[in-house]
Parts: sequence; C-alpha cells; structure tokens
Amino acid sequence: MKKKSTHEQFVAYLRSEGKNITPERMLILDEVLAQKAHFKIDDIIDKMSCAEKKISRATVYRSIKTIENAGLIKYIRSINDEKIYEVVKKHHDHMICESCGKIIEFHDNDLETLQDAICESHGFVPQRHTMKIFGLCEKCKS
Amino acid sequence: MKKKSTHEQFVAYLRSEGKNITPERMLILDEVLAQKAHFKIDDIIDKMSCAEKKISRATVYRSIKTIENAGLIKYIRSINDEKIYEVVKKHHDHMICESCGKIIEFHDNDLETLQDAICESHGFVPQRHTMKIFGLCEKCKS
DNA sequence: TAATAATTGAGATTAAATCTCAATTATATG
DNA sequence: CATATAATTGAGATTTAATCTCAATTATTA
Ligand SMILES: [Mn+2]
Ligand SMILES: [Mn+2]
Ligand SMILES: [Zn+2]
Ligand SMILES: [Zn+2]
Repeated sequence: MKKKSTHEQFVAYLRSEGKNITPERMLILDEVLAQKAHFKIDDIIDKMSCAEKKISRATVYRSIKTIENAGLIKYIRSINDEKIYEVVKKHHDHMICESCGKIIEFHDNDLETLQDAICESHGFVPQRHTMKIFGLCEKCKS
Repeated sequence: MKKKSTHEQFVAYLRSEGKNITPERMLILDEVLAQKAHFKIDDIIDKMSCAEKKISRATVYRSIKTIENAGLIKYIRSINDEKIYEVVKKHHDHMICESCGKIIEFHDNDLETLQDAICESHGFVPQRHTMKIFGLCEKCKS
C-alpha cells in the first residue's frame, strides 16, 4: 500500500470533515509545500496576492488553519514571538540561534524516552510536546 | 551575604539601567509577586485599575515588560496561545493538561544534561530552553 | 441541471500591545 | 531645600495579526 501524498491526505481530511475541495485550498497547500523549511503566513499571503489566481488574505488565514487542523503543518514561535510554520514530517525539536535566527532541527530517541518516563512519574499522559533550545549556532558562537 | 529579595533585585536593575524607581513600577511588582503561580497580564491590569492607586493599562504593559527584562518574570504560551506569566525561580519545564489547563512544573537533571550533550553534538551553545509537554493530567486521563 | 450548503473576497471589526504627547514626577545638583 | 532636567505616566489613538460579516460565487449531491 502506497503512502498517501500530503495532497491526498489533505483531500481525505477535507472529505472526512465534509469540507469542500476548492481551488483556493489546494493552491494554498501547493504554496505551503513549495516553501522552504520554515515560513511565515505573510510569505503565503504575499505569494497568493500576486499569483495568477489571486486569493484573499482572509482565505489564506482560513486555509492555513484548515491545513493546520488537518495535522499537515504546525508552528513554533520565533524569538520575536512570530508564528513560524513548517510542514509536519517526523517529530523533531528545535535549536534556535539568538544571534542569526537559524533554526536547527534535531531528534534524539533517548531524550524522548526520558520525557515519557518523567511524564509517567507524574501520572501525566503525554500527547505532544515542543522543545526549543535558544543559544548560539556554530557560526555565531565564536 | 544575604540573598537579595526580588524587590531589591528590581531596584538594582532599575538603577543599573538608569530607570526611575516609581511607585507605579513598585506597586506592579508587588501585585505580580502576590499572584498565584501562573497569571495573565489582564489579572494585573484588572487589579491595578481598581486599586487604591489606579494605574493605567499602558503603564502595566510597560512595567511588566520592564520586570521581564529584569529577568524576574517570564511567560509561556497556553494551549490557546495566551501569554501565561510566572515569577522566575529555579529553572523548570512544564506539562500542560489539554483537558483542564492544569500546569505542572517539573525539573529533571538527567534531561537537562542530555539536552546539553545533544547541543554540543550540534556545535550549538545552549543558553536557555523551554519545553512544554501537552497531554492529560492525572485527573483528566481516565 | 437544479437545489442546497459551503466558501470566498473585501472591507469592517476585534483584541493585544504599542505609541503619542501633554502633564506629572523622580533624580541630580547647587 | 529649590530648581533644572530627563524620565514616566495616563488617556486615548494607533498598530498589527487575526477574525468576522455578508452578499456573491462555487462545490456538492441528487
Ligand atoms: Mn522544524
Ligand atoms: Mn511554571
Ligand atoms: Zn547563528
Ligand atoms: Zn487535566
């Protein structure tokens, strides 16, 4: 069985929620998938406002939220508290350089296991987490 | 040598920054310290707007930022993305119940050590971090 | 193809936070 | 203590991200 493309996942989500499959929604998803790793909603708004088929700011906000509810994107908060979106792939956490803003993604199994153990000791059932480490990247630390 | 009270720390900060020690700033700090563990800025605004000496919304926002810059308080984002402030004490991370909103503070040395090791392996110099685990608390999980 | 419900765009609105500026107050100095 | 100076405050205006409104348009279903 072939793994569903993000596109197909989104269509399946829209169907399951009784939402219409509109060109606006699909074009916004396309633009999201065309972004570099981390993007802001204004990046999408700017693109859609001067695209061949113009799409309004309100619709971009609405569709981004729909895509987020579908579990296909999520956001973290930058140093300046801006929402920084990314496509959801494998779970990972973030290191963020306070100097240049660089975002490093990382994943560590021991860390995840330890987190689960700590939760258990508190009678807490973990569902998801975010961890952001702020500091200086290789380039900026010297 | 006696450890400085938060009050003294704030005064020292204001002096070091050439900022004036005003009754408004000190009263807002007092109110902050009188809060329960986690509070919203509106809690402070409400209190100050009907206190004996009324203090304006603008001044509360300005002073909270000053107290934050002094390193005496910080905030995390709730499930609804609201800013939740707390007085800075020992470093800790948070578990947040998705059902009732309960916030559990925890600290684990192994976790911190592991984080540092992971940073080192990425050539990253950590300065601070936030970790929020969302899930279900003891009461809500059943 | 027609009926129905969902979606869209454009501008209005909201809410958190910041800004403006005249009036007030803290601080430094003699 | 009195005065000069610079910082701060309050009240309302403004900003910004995000949401809402509603008439016109479009997707879906039958
Ligand atoms: Mn990422
Ligand atoms: Mn806390
Ligand atoms: Zn850097
Ligand atoms: Zn709970």
